[in-house]
Amino acid sequence: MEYNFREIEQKWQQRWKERGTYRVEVDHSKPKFYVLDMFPYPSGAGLHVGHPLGYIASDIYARYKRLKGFNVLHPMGYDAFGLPAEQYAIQTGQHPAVTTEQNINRYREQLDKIGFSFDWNREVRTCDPKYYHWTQWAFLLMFDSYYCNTRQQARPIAELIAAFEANGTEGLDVACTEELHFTAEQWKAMDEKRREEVLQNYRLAFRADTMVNWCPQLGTVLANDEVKDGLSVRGGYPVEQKRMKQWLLRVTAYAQRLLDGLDRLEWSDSLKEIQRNWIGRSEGAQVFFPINGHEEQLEIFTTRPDTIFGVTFMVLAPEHEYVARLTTPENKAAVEAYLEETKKRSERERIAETRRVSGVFTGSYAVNPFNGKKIPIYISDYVLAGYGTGAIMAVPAHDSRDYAFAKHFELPIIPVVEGGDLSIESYDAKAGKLINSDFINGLDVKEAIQVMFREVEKRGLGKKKINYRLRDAIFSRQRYWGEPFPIYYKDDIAYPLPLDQLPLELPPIDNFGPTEQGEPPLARVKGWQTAEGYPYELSTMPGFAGSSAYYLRYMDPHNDQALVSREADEYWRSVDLYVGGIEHATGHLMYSRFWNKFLYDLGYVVEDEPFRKLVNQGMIQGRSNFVYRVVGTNRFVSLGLKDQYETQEIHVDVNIVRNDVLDLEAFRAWRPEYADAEFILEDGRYICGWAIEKMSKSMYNVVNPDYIVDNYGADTLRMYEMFLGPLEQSKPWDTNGIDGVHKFLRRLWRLFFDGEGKLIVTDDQPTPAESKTLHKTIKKVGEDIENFSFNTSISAFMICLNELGGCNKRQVLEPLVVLLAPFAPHICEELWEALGQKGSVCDAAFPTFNPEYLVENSFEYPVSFNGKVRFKKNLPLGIPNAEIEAAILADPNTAKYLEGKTPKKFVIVPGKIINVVI
RNA sequence: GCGGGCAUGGUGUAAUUGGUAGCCACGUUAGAUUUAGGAUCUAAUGCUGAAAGGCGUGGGGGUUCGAGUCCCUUUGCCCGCACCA
Repeated sequence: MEYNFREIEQKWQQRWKERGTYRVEVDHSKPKFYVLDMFPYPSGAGLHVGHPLGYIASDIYARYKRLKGFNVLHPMGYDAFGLPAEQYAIQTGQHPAVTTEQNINRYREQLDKIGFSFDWNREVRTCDPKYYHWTQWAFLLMFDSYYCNTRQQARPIAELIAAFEANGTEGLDVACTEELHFTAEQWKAMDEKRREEVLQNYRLAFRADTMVNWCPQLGTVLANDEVKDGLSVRGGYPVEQKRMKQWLLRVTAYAQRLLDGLDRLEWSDSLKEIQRNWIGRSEGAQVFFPINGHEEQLEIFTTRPDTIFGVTFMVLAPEHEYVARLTTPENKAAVEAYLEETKKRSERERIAETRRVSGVFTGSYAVNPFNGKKIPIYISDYVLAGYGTGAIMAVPAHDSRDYAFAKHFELPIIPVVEGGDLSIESYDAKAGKLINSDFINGLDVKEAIQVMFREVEKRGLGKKKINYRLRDAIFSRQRYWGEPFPIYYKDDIAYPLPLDQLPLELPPIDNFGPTEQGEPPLARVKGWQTAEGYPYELSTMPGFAGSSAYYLRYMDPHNDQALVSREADEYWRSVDLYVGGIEHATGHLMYSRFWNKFLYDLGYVVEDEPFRKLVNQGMIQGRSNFVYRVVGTNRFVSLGLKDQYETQEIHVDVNIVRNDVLDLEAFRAWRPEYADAEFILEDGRYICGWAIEKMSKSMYNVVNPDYIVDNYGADTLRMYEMFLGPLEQSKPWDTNGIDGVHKFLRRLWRLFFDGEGKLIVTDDQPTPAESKTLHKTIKKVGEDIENFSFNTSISAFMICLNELGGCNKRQVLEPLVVLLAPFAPHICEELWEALGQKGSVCDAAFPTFNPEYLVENSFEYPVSFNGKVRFKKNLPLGIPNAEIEAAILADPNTAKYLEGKTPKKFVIVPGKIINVVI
């Protein structure tokens, strides 16, 4: 009887479900291990073969850990709020809840076919009110907290209010939108509205008037990580900058901790680097420049205070608050024209026109506080309102952008660091001796920076300051399909809903677009207000809200008293292994860390970081196939002969091509226009061309995992996806080649059963060679799984089978089945049962490796010799290298032989050298 | 521009981490078996050459007894950030 994967897989998936094989509970008698996949957004297109890659890897690891005796938490759920379902709803009128439900069911069906060890009892859906109850809860907690820089943690806002009442802002070091100063008396004199405005300056979830990424086509604002190259990540629509009142999360309060935390994480260097980059810490000085004829001073941030004697002009961002104030009457027209012009340029145009020099003079002058020189103040859009203070001191000699600006406006360029040729370009390097710089002349740049930090503070001109590129996260979306804010308004003051009224459920709606007045869809809902008639917030939370703490919810998914119970959290703690795509580097992975640290500060979770180890699986690209139509005909010419004709390359569905050979009948049936296609064949076959492209419908290169499961089985799919190459590497899917692993499973099957399906496993003792093969495989596979090198472990299985030949001895096959079970669970369950074992192979113990079986009679040892014999690695047999070295040199013949020669290898029998190979 | 990564047969890849380059598969070729095969088994398969041999890890240089691996340089590709002061 042949290996019938369809029957076997169905049978075991059914049994796993009935027996609850993958259910897991807190069990203090076992060590825990938490393996998590980034939960999917259930899109309408269903899964393609690339999606399960990470799930398969994590499943193998989870199953392996279970064999190793761990209590493994391995849950799955759905990130179910989001733009695509809502866009679809706007187009079709179908409620997103309905399409989302359909998509989830489809995903579940596809996932089930692959045989994952998920505990589905713990499934979460972000759009479920029982789930988003806790998203709203966390938001209210943030609303009710501020960040104390002194203690480096979030604290209840009540403590801040108490401090205001006692001393005003005196002596406070807290995270805020802008530095405020007031006394206790002033605080007490404020009315409720004014007080709330002040508190918004400190709350961790707060409302502010801010520059946002506005996407008109989507009708909503977007976070920075949702915008790429001036286009929305979802949909690819243009995004513009706009000032709007929005909810934000004060992520910047955590910038330093988010940065420091990275050092303790087992994440790839590249991913950590992306996060460091995104946080963008830079050390510099805040310096105040007096302005001629004005009370105010101009605050700037610079990382190069050493170049302050080279300042020849100042530049403000067009949005800077001083712009109007500093513009003199005679320059007013020019400035206004410039502001108008920059406002019109979209983000996208600005990126495209990078380095186009433009700007305008305000007519005002600042004074260099170090030498009293008068310096003109300009406005230019090369200075960004969002970074630093939105104003800079320009040093054209040592900054390329300032240099370009100075050249364009014919402003003076004063060198203050030796080196470079200023007639060609600015000298930006942080190296050289200072010149033209008064008391820092002769110092090295690095020294000079430190001296200036001290000098700026000593003279009261400013202070040393750390600046971050990280921005506070814009937290509202003018959309329907998201978590409603548990916020209502009275007198335009935002009030939190009492916790016992959570969840605030999303009301039904039938028109999903914005209103005629441009308000969010929730404005259409009559009665979207509290019992007392106060209106609720109209926007909803962004996609990352629901995904920021879902890993905590899996620990205790049915708890209606808390996000997670203390008991569950103390047992499961944090995710030991997180597998997912690198595309979440600056979004989800940043917000989750922030969210977790916040909950940690307030004592709701016990771990400071959510994801201890993280593995990024590579993307699976498509491998497209082409046919070549002879231009103007319905004849198709095979790849090798196409150069003899004038042809047109046409994508052909990869599912009707096998090993690049086209299935002619299937092709004729594919599309009506090809029904009477003719073919010019080579060697009786039609060979298709191919290319690596993104996997997408339009390229006809999408391979559905269902198709692979139906034709080869889930076990083959699982193994082949791993065999394709290193997990973290991007690689194309190529169904050619899947026969290799499928053949492996069939050969394995035939070791157990004869043609009639009779078990042919014997109880004979294995030979030393067979034992050696087995233990070599146990060692290799164990190490490879630990290193996430699944492709090489599959090679190891194949080598094992090749070496075993037809060995069908129980003592070899039994451990092998357990070893293979994480990769191919269905067939291994079947074989395990056939061997007469009770229970699931999932509950077996990972076979123990016995090094004795690997001992050989002789070894070849690579050495180096330069007067002394040196072994390049540790030798087997437990003999110390030094002992063997001594033995070699003690042998007079060998020692003589070695003189003037360089041996490559020694062939050694334990205890005795028998040969030296030159 | 700054930062990170990659480059090995016709293809995907492997290399005990500085020690016989190409494991394991796919594909290809030949043979066996079969009514048939998208089945099974056997053998060959980096390039070149009849062979002996020579050449070979993007290019150039270096360190080393020895380099796919380390260093310098260069080319090409991928990713992240980007007028970030």
